[in-house]
Amino acid sequence: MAITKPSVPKGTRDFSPAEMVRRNYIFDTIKTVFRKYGYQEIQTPSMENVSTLTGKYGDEGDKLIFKILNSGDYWGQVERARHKDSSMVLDSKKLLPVLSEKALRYDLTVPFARYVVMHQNEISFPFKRFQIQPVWRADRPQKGRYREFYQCDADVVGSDSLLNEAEFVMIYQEALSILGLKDFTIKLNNRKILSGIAEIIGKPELIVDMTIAIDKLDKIGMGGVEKELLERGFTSQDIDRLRPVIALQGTNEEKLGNLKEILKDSQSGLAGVTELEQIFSYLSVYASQGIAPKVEVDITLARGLNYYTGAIFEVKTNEVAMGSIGGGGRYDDLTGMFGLKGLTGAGISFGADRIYDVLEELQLFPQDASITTKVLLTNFDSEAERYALPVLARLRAAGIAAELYPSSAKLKKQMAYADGKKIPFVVLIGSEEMQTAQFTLKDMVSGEQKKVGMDALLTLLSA
RNA sequence: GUGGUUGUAGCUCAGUUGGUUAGAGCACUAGAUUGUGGUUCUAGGGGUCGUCGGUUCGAGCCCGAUCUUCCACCCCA
Repeated sequence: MAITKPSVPKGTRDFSPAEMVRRNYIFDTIKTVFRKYGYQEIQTPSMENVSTLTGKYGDEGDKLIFKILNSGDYWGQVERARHKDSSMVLDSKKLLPVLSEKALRYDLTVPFARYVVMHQNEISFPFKRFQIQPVWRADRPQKGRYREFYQCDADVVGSDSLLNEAEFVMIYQEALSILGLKDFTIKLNNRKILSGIAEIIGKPELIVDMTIAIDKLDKIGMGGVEKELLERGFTSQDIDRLRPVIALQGTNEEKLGNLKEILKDSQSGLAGVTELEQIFSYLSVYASQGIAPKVEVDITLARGLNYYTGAIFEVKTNEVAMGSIGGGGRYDDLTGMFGLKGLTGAGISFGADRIYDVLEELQLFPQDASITTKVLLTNFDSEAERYALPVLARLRAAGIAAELYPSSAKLKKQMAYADGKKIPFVVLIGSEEMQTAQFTLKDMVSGEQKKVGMDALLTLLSA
């Protein structure tokens, strides 16, 4: 076999030990918070049937799904399909179901919906689940955007209470604070407010175009938004009515008050405002317990998939230029597409890879997170090796991460190994130590060493 | 998918208008030091210059394609 230059596919990465320590720190933190709020973990397969995924993310989304080529004689399958229907046109769209019946999951929400429908008889509702797994998108990579990345999702199905939304805010607040982020904003909007706005300007059918345009306010400014609105079928009269709504300023109370006025003729718009008020009302009770999440009503927030029907969340860090580090919302009928009607759901997602990049840039990873092995036992010769083995076992039994150097290499090499792996302690075991049953314990940071017995060794290393 | 950008040692990068045998720092290995790492000194290994093709007497350098990197757009975590 020819030697090939090693490489990984575009947009994918290896995670080396130091990175995994940090990644797990993020995952563990998020998991702990999820569990604390009553969410249970599940996993679903990396691949789903193509039919499960297609049509759930819009046309753009469908293009970004990684399809898996069928095994075996896939071309023969094409030939047979054409034999059956000689009028079959060989274009990509027709060929796809013949060539590929599996695809890599694109997000965690749709597989979760499939899971809920398949397991509905085992699940007691409301069902709160979290899921931390990679997802794949055939997007073009750029800053903070990968083709394989991890999502950390928490969703609840079967409960329409806005308490869930309030708890999502708290989960964001708590997890990101523990991770050391100081300045981030949890943005909140409601799909019903957006449709209310589209209603009052008389273009309810253009709600998607409207939201896509105003979502870009941050980036392209009011002028850019107006230009895009014109391109998307709005008149300048429409824009005149829209402008004050988009430009709403002030506190959340003021914004909601203004929206109530603006949306007074839209039933759904008012419902959206009421929902947000209810969420804030729940949050104010939490806040009285000392945790005050920074939440901001932002009606330009239109993020997200077509299936959001109520609240919409997005989290942005203000400390680093980075896209959103989390998002979510409520979807009233997610499982409907799999035949289970009337089940409402709501969920949020943390973008772990982006959070990693943010923590890295802000140097917020804990220093000791890189320590893996706590102590290395040196290996002088076969006699010392045998002597060290029970010591090793006792250290490990005491819960101390310990290793014995696996061969009697030069001490210099063993020390260099400990140094390279940032092992903070080395225990030297030579003839003298074996005779006196006193180990030489070296602190690799200070360089000091002292003689200690087994019990003292355990005590010192347990600290 | 559109536009731009990048690729030379394990890593970060030099490399003149195209001209002999492609360099540096760091890292790595060995020795100085037979019971001591992180500092120092000495020596050493390591490159099909992303890949394929073209122009040329001659290509790391010029041209084309392709892959990759990063950036913007679309969209999104």
